[in-house]
Amino acid sequence: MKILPVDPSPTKPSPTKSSPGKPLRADARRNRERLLATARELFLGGKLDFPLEDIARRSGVGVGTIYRHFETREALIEAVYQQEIGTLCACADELLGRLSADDALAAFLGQMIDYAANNRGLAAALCSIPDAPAFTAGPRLLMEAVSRLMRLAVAERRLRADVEPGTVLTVITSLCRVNDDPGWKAQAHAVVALLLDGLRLGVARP
Amino acid sequence: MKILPVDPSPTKPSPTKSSPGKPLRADARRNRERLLATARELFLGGKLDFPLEDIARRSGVGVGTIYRHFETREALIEAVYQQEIGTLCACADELLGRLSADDALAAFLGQMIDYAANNRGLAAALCSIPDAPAFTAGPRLLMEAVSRLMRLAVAERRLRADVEPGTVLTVITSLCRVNDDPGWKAQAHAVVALLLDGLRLGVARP
Amino acid sequence: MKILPVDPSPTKPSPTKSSPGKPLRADARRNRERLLATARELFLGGKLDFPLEDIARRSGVGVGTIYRHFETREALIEAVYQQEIGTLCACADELLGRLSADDALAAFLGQMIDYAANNRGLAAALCSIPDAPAFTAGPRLLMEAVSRLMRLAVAERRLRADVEPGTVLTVITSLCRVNDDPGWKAQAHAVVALLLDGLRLGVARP
Amino acid sequence: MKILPVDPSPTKPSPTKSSPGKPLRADARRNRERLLATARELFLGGKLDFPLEDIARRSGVGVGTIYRHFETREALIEAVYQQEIGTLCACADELLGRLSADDALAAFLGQMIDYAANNRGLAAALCSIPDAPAFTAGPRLLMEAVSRLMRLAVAERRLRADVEPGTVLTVITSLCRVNDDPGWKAQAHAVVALLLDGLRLGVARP
DNA sequence: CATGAATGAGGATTCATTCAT
DNA sequence: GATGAATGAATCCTCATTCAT
Repeated sequence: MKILPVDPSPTKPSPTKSSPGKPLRADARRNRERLLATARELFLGGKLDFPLEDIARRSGVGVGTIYRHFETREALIEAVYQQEIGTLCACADELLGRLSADDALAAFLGQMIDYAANNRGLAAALCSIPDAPAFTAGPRLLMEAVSRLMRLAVAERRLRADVEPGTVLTVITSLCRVNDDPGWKAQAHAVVALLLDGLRLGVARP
Repeated sequence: MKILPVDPSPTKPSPTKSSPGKPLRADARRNRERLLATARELFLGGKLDFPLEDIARRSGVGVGTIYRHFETREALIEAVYQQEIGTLCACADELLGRLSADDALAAFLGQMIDYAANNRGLAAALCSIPDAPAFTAGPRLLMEAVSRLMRLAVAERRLRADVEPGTVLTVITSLCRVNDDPGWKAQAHAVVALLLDGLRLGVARP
Repeated sequence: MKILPVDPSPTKPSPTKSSPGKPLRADARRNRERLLATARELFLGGKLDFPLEDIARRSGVGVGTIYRHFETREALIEAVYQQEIGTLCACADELLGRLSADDALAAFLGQMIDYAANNRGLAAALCSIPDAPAFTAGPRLLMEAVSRLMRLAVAERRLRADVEPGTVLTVITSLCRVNDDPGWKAQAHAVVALLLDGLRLGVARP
Repeated sequence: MKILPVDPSPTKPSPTKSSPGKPLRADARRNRERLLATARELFLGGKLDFPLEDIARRSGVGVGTIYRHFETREALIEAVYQQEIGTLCACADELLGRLSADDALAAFLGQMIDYAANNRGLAAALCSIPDAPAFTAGPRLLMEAVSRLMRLAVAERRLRADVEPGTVLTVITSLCRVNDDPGWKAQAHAVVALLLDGLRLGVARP
């Protein structure tokens, strides 16, 4: 997931797949990036099951090239997934830098919603590859971000202490799978508001 | 969706597909029911894309029979879907008969969770067929049930009046798609509790 | 083949299939006739491969009924075929009654063309079931009609004696398979004229 | 169509399908040619509706390979068709080089018959795919050849001027569809003779 | 006799994946 | 490294035919 709509210009060498290898030849690197971009684009529509050959053609490479970069179809999907989650989480720190912890939390959750709203199909699509072990890294990242925000907000006495981050994250990620529907964005923000009402509830009480 | 795990004993002639036709021959009817049951069973695992041939074999019929009863694969899925939703919604009235409106709401939402917990894959699977026009009947039923419960609870001054039923339903149905995870059931109930905290919040205020 | 466009009112009990049986119950007979009519109608479009179920439904009967009347799909097609050929040949005599033999021949050939033009698809379709032994009765009938006409015309010194009826019939039946094309009818009549030019040629010579 | 029985030795890179692409890899090219050859062979029997799998197996390739080379079954058939027609027409010029125009015409028509006789099923089969727009190129070629021959023969005062090439071509191509029958070849040549009698008729007249 | 449900073989088609070039 | 041809399993779907009702 990524907060801002579509920003297909990654500055880093896409740390996803080729774990150990040398830093890829220039053209190889370019191909890899193109494939990711193409896949992302296609997934935006909400479907994941594109013939690899389509992805290859639209990237201007042969199918073989996909396999050189991604052991399997899943691996490609996962790479897109990681990239999106990464971008999304990256902004948690920035938010903490300029807001109180609870507002940062609210903002962060709001951004997740916005992301999902702006990348409808993609978010939904990515969510639909549930528990393949490979995909756990993504959720973990999210969990860490939300946990940190909540911990700080509790420390600042802005939040009930008796609610687990997992509960909150569950709501949000679940929401993001259902983002097919005109009124979704508003509805989802309403949910977040309601949720925060609940979260701040105990705090307000004497 | 159905509240209690698996109750494959339909009393009525399965009003799903053969809209106008005569009341199906005995064997035909049995086959149809078997197909639905088999499909339900398979879907429990969370996947919907079984070879129709599997469904047929496990039902002890030929593929052709599926096509006779369900014009398309979607139609079969939808039939299962309708059946489940129907059973689930049926209990809303019963709850209202013995609980205050807000507790009935809480119970109803809780039952949805329990259902999804007991039928893991099925709930998730069914939820993932989003907006095909044919599937709108199901969501509508749910929406009506939740709306009614909330309206009554508001009338009884047990609930904030400024929250739309759609918001609540969105949370619950979204939740039900993510029910893959050991701790899910507890987590989901926690979400419902948190949600109700938020919903009753305003009522306490003068 | 049938000379006049569409005349679905056969007076005789359709002598095609039920060789020995008693004269069919009234409803059974009606069903049989309906099936033939429906098939004929469908074949008009030029295709023969309709699901028997379609033919049944459009005739208002069940598939089983087709099988009661026609042992196999081929048998049904053949029945239509025979019926058409029969009707077409029936008029040879009538022509001889009022024309000289060579003009009767010309008229007969012309009528075959007209028939094929008026029943485009049907003629082409029927022709495309070539040599199944069952279908030989039809061609034989045609051959006899043409032979007789030519024999008489030769006897009347209106036709060369050195051309076999088979040669003429070959031209005409071949023509009838290609009747897909706007200008076909005119073209086919031109062929017949040219053919007759050739046939009468020798006669003119001293 | 091809004049001499079976001559599966194409000198040119089979210009049929891959319109613009690069000149096919060696193995790909070989497969393509094999598929055409196999199809041709099978079609000789007069049927066109072979399981693609058969064609593939007999060519020693997988089904997928057919789909790579021919988008659809029709495309494969058409490719065979074009190849045959091409070979047949190629000899019209040669005939004109050594015969008077009317004899060249007679020879050309005779060769069509011979071709059809030697490739029974194939000719008939190919003829039975009538008007699909893709197939118009073939007939056009034939028409041009016949037109040219007739035009020249008329110019040489060897042929009536009032007969359209289309009429002649109609006879011949129609004939070629019915070439199932022991005596066909003789019969067909008789037709051609009769036809030419008619065609030369007017010329003899003062 | 008629009906229409069930069967199941038959054939089409797609695509992930491998591998020769 | 890249390419794209080949493979073939996996599925879908259709329909002639049989047979219980």
